[in-house]
Amino acid sequence: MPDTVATPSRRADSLTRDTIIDAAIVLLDTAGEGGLTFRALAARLATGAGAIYWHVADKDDLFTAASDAIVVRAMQDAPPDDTPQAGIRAVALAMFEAMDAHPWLGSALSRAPGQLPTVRILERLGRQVDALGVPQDRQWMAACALLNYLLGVSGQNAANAVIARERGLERAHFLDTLAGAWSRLDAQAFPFARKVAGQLRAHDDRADFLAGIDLIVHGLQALQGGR
Amino acid sequence: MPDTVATPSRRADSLTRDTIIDAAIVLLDTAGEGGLTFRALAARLATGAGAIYWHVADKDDLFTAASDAIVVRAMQDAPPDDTPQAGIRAVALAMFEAMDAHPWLGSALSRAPGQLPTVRILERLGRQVDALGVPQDRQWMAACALLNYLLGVSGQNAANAVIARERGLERAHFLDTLAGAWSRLDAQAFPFARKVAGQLRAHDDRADFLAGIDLIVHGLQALQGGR
DNA sequence: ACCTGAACACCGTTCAAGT
DNA sequence: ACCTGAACACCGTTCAAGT
Repeated sequence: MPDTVATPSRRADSLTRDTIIDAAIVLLDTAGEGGLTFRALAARLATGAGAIYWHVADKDDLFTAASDAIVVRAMQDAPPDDTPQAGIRAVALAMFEAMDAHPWLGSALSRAPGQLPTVRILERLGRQVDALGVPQDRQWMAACALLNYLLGVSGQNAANAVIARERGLERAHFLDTLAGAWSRLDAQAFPFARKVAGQLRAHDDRADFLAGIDLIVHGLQALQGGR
Repeated sequence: MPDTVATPSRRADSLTRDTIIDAAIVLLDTAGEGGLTFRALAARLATGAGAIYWHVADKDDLFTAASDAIVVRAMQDAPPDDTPQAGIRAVALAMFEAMDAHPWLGSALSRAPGQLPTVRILERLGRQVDALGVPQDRQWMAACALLNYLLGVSGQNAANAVIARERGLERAHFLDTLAGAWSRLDAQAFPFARKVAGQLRAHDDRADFLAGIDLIVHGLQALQGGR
C-alpha cells in the first residue's frame, strides 16, 4: 500500500458555532475569565479575529453560549428524580460540580439572568418543587429561592477559586490567609467573624452547600398542600 | 465689610481616598459598571489618571472600597435587632434596597469574597443566627446560607436592572419580553418555565426575596438547641 | 509627598477587501 | 457565504518628570 492517506481526514471543518464555543470553554478553563479574548480565540482556531463574529453576535453571546453548553451537560448528569428532595439535591449538586470545574460559570450565569442557561436550571428545580406539593401560587417563589441560593453559593466559591488562581495560591492557603485576616479583625465590631474564622478555614464547601439546600427544602415542605 | 472672602473656603482638598471613592460611586450609579474608568474618574476629579493610583491600589481596590462604603451605610440603616427573625429580615432588606439603588453592588460583592464588605453582612447575620439558638457548630453554615441566598438574589435582580438599562428598556418592559420568550419555549422541554412565565411578569422582587429569607429562617428554627 | 500626562500593552468590534 | 486582518476607539497601569 502506498502511503497516500487513505481517508483524506479533511480538516475541512470550516468554522462552526460549536467549534468556537468549545474553544471558548477550553480557553476559559485554562486561562480564566480574562483569558477569553477574540484574539486568543482566533489564534487557537487558526483564523482571524473578525471571522468569529460571523457565528457569534458578540462576547456576551459567546459567554452565555459557553455557559449553556456546560449547563446542558450538568443537567444530563443529574440523575432523574427519585424523590423530589433527592431530585433537588441532584440538580444542585450537579451545578455545584459544574461551577467547581468551571469557575467562570458563576459569573457568566449571573450576567445573563432569565436566559436559557438559568431557565434550564429553574425548569428542573420547578418540577421538583411541584412534585414536592408546593401550592401553585408559591412555586415561582420556591424555585427562584432555590436557584438564587444555588447561584449565590457557587458565585462565591467560584470567586474564591478565581482569586486564589490569580494570586497563584492553593485554595486552602488562600482560605488560610483569609481566616487569619478575620481573626485579626476588631473584637468589638466583629465577634462573630472572629468566632467562625476557624470554620472558614476548615469548612467543606460541598457539605455546607447541601446543608443550605436542605434548609430551604425543609422550609418548602412546610408549605405543602396548605394555603 | 470688604468683599474679601472671610474664610477663604479653600478648595484645597488635595485628592483623598474618600473623595475618590465617592466620585467612583457617583460614576457607577450614573453610568453603570462600565462607566467606572480611571480616565472618567480623573476628569470628574479634575486630575490626572495616574494620580488616583497614589490613593488606590488598582481598580479592584476601588471597586470593593466603593462597595464597602455602601454596605456600611446599609448596615447602619438596618434597625437594631428586635427578634432575631426580624433582625435577619432587616439586614436582608437593607441589602436588598442597597443593591436596588446601586445595581453594580451585587457583582462587586461577589467579586470580593471574604473581604470587608461581605464580612460586615455576615457579622450581622451571624449574630442573629446565634440569637436564634442555632447550635455553635452550625452557625457558620447557617450564616453563610443566608448570605449566599442574599447575594444570589440581589445579583440576579441587579443583572436584570443592568441589562434593562443597557437596552434602554423599563424594567417592567424587559421582564415582559422575557416572559414572552419563556412562554414560547418548547412545551415538552419547558413545561414549568412556561407555566410560571406569567408570574415572572407579575412578581414582586422584594416580597419573593423576603419569602425566601423566611424559608431559610424557618429551616434554621428547626435546628434550635438540638444536637 | 503628591500630582501630571504621555506611553505601553492590551481590549471588543467593525469593515473594506478578499475567496 | 464565509473569512482576513488592519483600523478605530477604547481600556488599566506605569513611570519619568514635575511641584
